[in-house]
Amino acid sequence: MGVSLEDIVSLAKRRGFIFPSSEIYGGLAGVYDYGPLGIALKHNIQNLWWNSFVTSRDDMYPMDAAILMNKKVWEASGHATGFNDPMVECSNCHSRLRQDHIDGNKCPVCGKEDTLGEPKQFNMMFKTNTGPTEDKDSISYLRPETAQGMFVNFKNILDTVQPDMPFGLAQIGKAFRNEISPRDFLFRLREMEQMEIEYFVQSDKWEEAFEQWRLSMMDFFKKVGLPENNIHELEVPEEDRAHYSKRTIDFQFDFPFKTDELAGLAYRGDYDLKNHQEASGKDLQYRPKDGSSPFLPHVIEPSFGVERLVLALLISAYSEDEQVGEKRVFLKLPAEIAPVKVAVFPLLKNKPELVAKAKEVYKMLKDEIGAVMFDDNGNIGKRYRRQDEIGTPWCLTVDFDSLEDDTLTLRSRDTTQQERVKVNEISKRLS
RNA sequence: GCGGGUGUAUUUCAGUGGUAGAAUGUGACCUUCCCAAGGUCGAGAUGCGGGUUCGAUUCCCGCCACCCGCACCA
Repeated sequence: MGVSLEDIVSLAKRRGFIFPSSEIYGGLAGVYDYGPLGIALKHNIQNLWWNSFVTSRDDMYPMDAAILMNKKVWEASGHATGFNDPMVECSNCHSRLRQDHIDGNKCPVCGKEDTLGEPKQFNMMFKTNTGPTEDKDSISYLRPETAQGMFVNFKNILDTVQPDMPFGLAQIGKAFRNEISPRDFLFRLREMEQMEIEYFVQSDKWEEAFEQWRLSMMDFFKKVGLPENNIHELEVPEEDRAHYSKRTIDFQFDFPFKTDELAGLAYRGDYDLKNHQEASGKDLQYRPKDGSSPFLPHVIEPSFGVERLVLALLISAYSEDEQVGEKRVFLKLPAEIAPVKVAVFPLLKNKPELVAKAKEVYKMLKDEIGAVMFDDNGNIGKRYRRQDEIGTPWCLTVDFDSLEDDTLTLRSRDTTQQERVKVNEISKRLS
């Protein structure tokens, strides 16, 4: 029996991973806040991504574009129109349909005539106003994707870092979509974070680059701790692809509620650069250093949703152990992304010498590792269970022998097995 | 956004037209020589706003949030 979404939501709340936004006022649909453990988990995922795709490569350039941009960006990209579909609703069958999909006054779902209401504007982009006046000219949008921030900086990057082809831009940042109906916890959100790459290639090299990125993405899923057999590559058929894309792969994950997109890999051609070149009147061509003809690069776009990764990880890590006694719930997170790497306890709370020694070890590890927790609450079993539930891979217990021979008990989250380790060998043992 | 359901403590749940209880978690103290032991004391809730009523957590209305379907997902 797999884990239910409710188990995850409840654990996330109870242990301080994820809270509904502004919960004391009743929350806000499609928006969630990260608590101490949640933000640690999220940062660890982001750092792993950043290290995998940016710092460990020499063809990647990081950047961070602002959320607010000139609205012409969205006119050129097609979002201003594509995100603005007039919709009508049938008063008979309650279907809601795009007006441009309807022919005449007949409802295409139930077939009744004259049941369609007045068209209503649906805009997926959040609007705001820049400057003190609120009029048409002051409208700005919260970006619905981070990608455009990279395309509109393409010229700046060419001019300042003179990259060799092929090269990529990478960015982690918030994006906002005014979803009609946010659903399924962190799956469909109105405010979310994306990790995106725009990888620029010569037009005849796109297939090769696409394949390399496909493999790199699979590698990343593995590294971050998602089981391979819960991830499925879906070749998006032509009729479902954006018209400019010759190929798109959705990486789908088996969520408890449905199997759906976790990340995407799209070939965008030169659609974006071409649009921005035309709309801005600026020359966005790449000029090869060997003096050959300038050209507009084509783009491969690997795109990850941070919250979907967080959710997929919590689901994958959630484990139950039915051994002796009560069932044990633990999060089998890879040590690299677990919010707490190691917890330190005195075996007994009322023995000052044990507590002092445990605090000493805690301080030492805190300096070295950082993600360390000290706990002397209740009894040793409770502390193990508590750490299990937040995914801490290791616990260290100071007992009376520790005072004599400077060894500690190292206990594993996954096996509950224990071994003795010397204090000065702990950090070696944990890495 | 539509239809249906739900909303009581951190969580999981009881319950009542006369201002609420459990389990669990949690804080303090005691106890405890390795897997949620035990004891004492403590903090902690009726989503928000109206209405009906002498009195509403309970009934009605609106809003908000969540769940299930539908639609949407560039």
